[in-house]
Amino acid sequence: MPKLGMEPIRKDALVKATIVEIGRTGSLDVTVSQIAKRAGMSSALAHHYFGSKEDMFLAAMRHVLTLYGAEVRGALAVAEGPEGRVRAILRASFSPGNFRREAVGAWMNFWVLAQSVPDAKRLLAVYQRRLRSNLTHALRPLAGDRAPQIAAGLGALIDGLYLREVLKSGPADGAAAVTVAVRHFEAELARGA
Amino acid sequence: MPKLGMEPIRKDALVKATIVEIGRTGSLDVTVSQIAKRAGMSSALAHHYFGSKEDMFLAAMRHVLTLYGAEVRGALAVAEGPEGRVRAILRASFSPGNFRREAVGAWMNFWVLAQSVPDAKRLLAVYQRRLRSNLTHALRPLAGDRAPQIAAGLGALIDGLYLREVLKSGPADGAAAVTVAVRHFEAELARGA
DNA sequence: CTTTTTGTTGATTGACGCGTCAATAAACTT
DNA sequence: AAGTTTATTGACGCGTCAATCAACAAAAAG
Repeated sequence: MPKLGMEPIRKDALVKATIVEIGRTGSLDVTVSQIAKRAGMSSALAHHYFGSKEDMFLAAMRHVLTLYGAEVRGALAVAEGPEGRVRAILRASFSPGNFRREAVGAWMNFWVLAQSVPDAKRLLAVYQRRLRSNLTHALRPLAGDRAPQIAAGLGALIDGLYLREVLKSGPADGAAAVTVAVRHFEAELARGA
Repeated sequence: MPKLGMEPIRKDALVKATIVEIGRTGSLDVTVSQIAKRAGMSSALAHHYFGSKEDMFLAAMRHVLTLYGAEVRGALAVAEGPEGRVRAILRASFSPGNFRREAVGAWMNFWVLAQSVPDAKRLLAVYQRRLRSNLTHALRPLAGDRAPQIAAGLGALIDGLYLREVLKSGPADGAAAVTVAVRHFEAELARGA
């Protein structure tokens, strides 16, 4: 009983299932069948909508990066003052929407994927550029010429905190991560003043 | 013409070949045959010395973590004063011995492995504890009660800088990474004083 | 009412990789 | 000299998985 207009629904379900499965197993060694099953369809249908497994991975990457970007943009929109903008970026980075076990696990695996798949590398590079740009702009009025270097440190720190989250057990603690990042930010600020 | 006492030589060659292959392909999807070939032997022999592929991975992990630990210990031995000790840890972390493309690529893949292999997770946890402990002790005379928190930040920053290295192209630039890390350290110090 | 488009799956294929085994041979032991 | 231990490999079984295909069903188009 084929209902029409299934394509977007199916694709969306597959993308989400891909993230869940990668996050759940903590590895890219997930079979198309596993993903398709979780998305409630046959593996053949998954291949019908996405040409290949790699395409599914890339679509899943775009999804998490899009979510992240949206969250940051939303937080920036309501932030007040330069310092508020930096804090907004940090809070958005560790918000429950992004900083969930499955998403973090998937994100790290995408980073690995970037080593062998140029398109994946490109996607991550875009994310990284945007983050650095956002941070640098927000920091400029506070730190002047040192903004780019502070932004580089903060960006690396954010990624490092993500990385370390996967070794922990229990639910993700975004608040603790924000605290560490804000500490660093304040320390750099205090020195500049 | 079997020469006796081959075991340690073969095992060592396999461990190194494992790291090279993982670093080269940027993924854990390396076949035992690839590793064995690079180590100059048949895949059957690799299975003879290591029971399984997973054992090879774990041995390779122990190797990089041992190298790292040795480098840090050596640097600490000749460091002078608390501040010198912190700087020594940072410099050792990004020394050419550890901070090479292949080693960094392998290291990140081991992090992924830790998600699904408890033994791998245990190894990384040990590394992390030791790093934190080293940093905290060195920081204690400089920052007092805030030492643990600063150590947490520095540790995450180090991992983040490793992570970001894999997206770059060209040879690894340890000096730049050290600069960023030392910046962070000095900023925290300056605030405390 | 036929044709085309869209949705869907079970079955199949072709490739690939881990781990095992039997066989060979040199070196030590007694 | 006979027996044991260590080193070494080619061949291969067994399982797994990505991707394809043939076939069927229902809606839309003509």
